Amino acid sequence: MTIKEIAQRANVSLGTVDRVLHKRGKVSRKTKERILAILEEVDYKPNVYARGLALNKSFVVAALVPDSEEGEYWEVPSLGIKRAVKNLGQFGIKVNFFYFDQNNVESFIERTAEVLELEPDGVILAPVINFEATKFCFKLKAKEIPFTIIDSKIHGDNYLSFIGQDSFQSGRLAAKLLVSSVPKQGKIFIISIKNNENHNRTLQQRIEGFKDFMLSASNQDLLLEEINVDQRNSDWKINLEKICSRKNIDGIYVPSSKVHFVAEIIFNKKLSIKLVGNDLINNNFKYLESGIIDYVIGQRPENQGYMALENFYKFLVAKQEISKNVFLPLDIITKENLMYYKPQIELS
Amino acid sequence: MTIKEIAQRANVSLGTVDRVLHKRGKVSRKTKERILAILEEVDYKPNVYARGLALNKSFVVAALVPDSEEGEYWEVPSLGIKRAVKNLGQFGIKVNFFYFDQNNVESFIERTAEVLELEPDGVILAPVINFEATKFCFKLKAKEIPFTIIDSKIHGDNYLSFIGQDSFQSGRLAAKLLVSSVPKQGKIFIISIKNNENHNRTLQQRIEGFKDFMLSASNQDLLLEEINVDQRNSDWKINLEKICSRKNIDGIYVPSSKVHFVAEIIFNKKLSIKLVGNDLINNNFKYLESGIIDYVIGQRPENQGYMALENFYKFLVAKQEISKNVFLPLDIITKENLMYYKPQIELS
DNA sequence: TTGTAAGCGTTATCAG
DNA sequence: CTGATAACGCTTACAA
Repeated sequence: MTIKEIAQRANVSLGTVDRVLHKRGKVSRKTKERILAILEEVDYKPNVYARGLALNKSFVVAALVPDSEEGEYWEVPSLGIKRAVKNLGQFGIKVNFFYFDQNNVESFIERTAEVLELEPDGVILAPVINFEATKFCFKLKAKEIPFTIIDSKIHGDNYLSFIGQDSFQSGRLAAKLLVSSVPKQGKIFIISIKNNENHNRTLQQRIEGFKDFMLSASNQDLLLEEINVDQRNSDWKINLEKICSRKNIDGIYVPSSKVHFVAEIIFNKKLSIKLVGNDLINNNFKYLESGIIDYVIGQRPENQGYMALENFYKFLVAKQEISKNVFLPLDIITKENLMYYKPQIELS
Repeated sequence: MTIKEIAQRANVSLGTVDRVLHKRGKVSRKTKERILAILEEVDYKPNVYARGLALNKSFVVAALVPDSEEGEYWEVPSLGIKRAVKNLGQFGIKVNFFYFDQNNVESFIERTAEVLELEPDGVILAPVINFEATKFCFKLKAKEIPFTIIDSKIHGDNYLSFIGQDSFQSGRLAAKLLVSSVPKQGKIFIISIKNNENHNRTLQQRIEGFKDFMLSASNQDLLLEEINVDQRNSDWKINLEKICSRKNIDGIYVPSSKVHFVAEIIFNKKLSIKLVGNDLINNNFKYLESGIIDYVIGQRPENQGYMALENFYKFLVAKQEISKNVFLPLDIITKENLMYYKPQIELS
C-alpha cells in the first residue's frame, strides 16, 4: 500500500498524507484522524527503497579503537566493523577509523579531539583507557553524538548501546573449567600479564569472577595464588618462566589473550599444567590446537564490531529499535571445536 | 557516481550505459569498451535504493521445516527465519512456512508437493527425513528452484548453500567433555532416544564421532556401552530408568536434545552421573541451570534459520556471493555461560 | 490548511 | 545500434 493509494482512499492529496506521517505542517483534526485510521487499518509500511532514494543521504560513523599488529586481539573487532561496512555501506553508512595506542593515554586524547572535530553521526568506542573514555563520553553527550561502547562497560549509561561481554562471569566460567580439570587439592595460579599502569577493569573483573567461583566451589580444597607480571621489565619472560616452573602447579588462569606466553613456556619446559585463558587470537589458536592451552574463553569480538555498526545502521538509516545492552555469549573453545570459531573474514 | 554522470563522460545517453551494464541489446564495440573503461575507472556501484525501487519486485521463499511444540528443538530455526523476515522483509523477501510431522513421511511428501505447486523463488529445507528429502532436492533442481539446506547435510551437492553443523565433530566434542569429567577407568553409556524408524544421520554421526574420540583418547581405560530406547514402547520411560539405575555408571551421552529425559531420572533418583547432550531447548535449560546436565552442545539453530533466509536475500535481492557451506560453531554450554546463549527473540 | 510537481538513480520500453 | 522517456514510491519546496 503506497502513500498515493492511501491518499485516494482518504480523498486527499499525497502531500497531506505525508504531513500526518511526518507530523510536519498543519492538518485539520478531522482529515488527520481519517488518515491515521486508514494508516492503521492497512498497516502502512513505507517502501524503504523509495525512502532511501528520496532522502539520498549518508551517515558517517567514527570508530575509535586500539591499533594492533596482525593477530592481536584488537584487530578482530575492527575486522567485524569492516565486514559490516561491506554489507551495509551500500545503504549509506560510512566509517572513519581512529586508531590509538592503548598504552599511551595521549594518543587516545588526540584521537578523541579528531573525532569531535569530524562531528560524525555516531561513534563506536572501545573504552580500554577507562578514565579518559568516560570523559570523552560526556563530550559526545554534550554534542548530542550517539555512541556505542564495545568490549567492556564503563561508568555511566548515556550511551546508545553497549555490545560486549560480562567479564565477571567470564572469570567464573574460567574457574569452572580449571577447577574441573585439576585434582581436588590442587594448586592454581592466576597470572596477569600487563604492560601499562592503567586500571584495567576487564582484567580485574575476570579475576574477581574467578575468585567468586572458587569460593562457591567449596567442595574442593584448592590453593590459589595471584601473580602479576609486568612486561615493561626487561626480564619479564625469565620471571614468568620461574613462576611457571615452581613445584606442584596444577592449573594456571591468564585472564587475557596473553595466555600464549604461558603456553610457550609450558610447551618448552614440557610442564604438565592445565591452562585456561581468553580470546582466540592466532597465537592462542596454535596452542589450543596442540592441547597446551586447554580452554580459551571467547566473546565474539568480530561480532561485537559487526553489531556495533549494524546498530548504527538500524538507528540512523532504518530508524529501528535497538537493544541498549547486548552481552554476547562466552564461548568455550577447545581443541575439538576451535576450527569452527575462526572468524571467516575474506576482505578482498 | 551515477549512470547519468557516466553517460555524460562517455558522450552517450544513459540508455546505452544501461545496456552495457546489463549486457542487453546491442552496443557497438567501441562505445562499449569506452563505457566499460569508465565504469572500471570510477568503480561504479549501483545505488541499491534506486535499483530496488525501479525493479519493485519481491521474492517468495518456502520454508520446509518440522512442526514443533513450544520449547522443542525445531521451534528455534523457525524463529530465526521469522527474525530474518522482520529484518529483511522490507527488502522484498517473503516466506511461506510448510510444516511437516517429522515422524510421518507422508506429511513430508504432501508438503513437498505443495511447495512445488507454489513455485517459490527459493526453498529452505530441513532434511530430517533423509531419503525423501534427497528425492525432493532432485525435483527442485529440475525446476531450477535454488534451495538451502539447514541443520545437517544430505547426499548430493546441488544445493545453493548448506548451513548447519558438523555432527561427527559434535560427537567428538561431547566425548572430550565427558571423558575429562569421569574417572580414568569409568563406565560410559551412549543412550539414543528415538521415536521413529528413520535412519537419522545426525544421531549416527554424533555417535561415530563420540566413539572416534574414545578410541584416540587411549590414555584412559574406559568402558563404553551403546543403548537404544524406543519411545514408541509404552514403557520406555521405565526402561530408561532401569538403564540409568545400573551400577557404576560414571557418564552418559545422549546425542540429541532429548537429554532432559535422562536428566529427569538422574534428578529424581539422585544419581551421581555426568551427563552431556545436545541443544539448549527449555527442558535442557533448567537441568543445566541446576547442574544435572553438565554440558550441552549447541549449534546455533536460531542463527541457522536466520542465515538461511539472509542467504536468499543476498542471492536473490542483493546479487551477492554467498558461501556454499557454512558450519556453525559447536558451542559448549554449561551452567556458567548458559544465560548468554538464550536466543533473545522478541517477536511482537 | 491543502495540492502540485520536481527530483532521487535505476530499469525498461518504444521510437528513431 | 542509440536516445528519450515513463515509471517505481517517497520527500520536500512551493504555490494556492
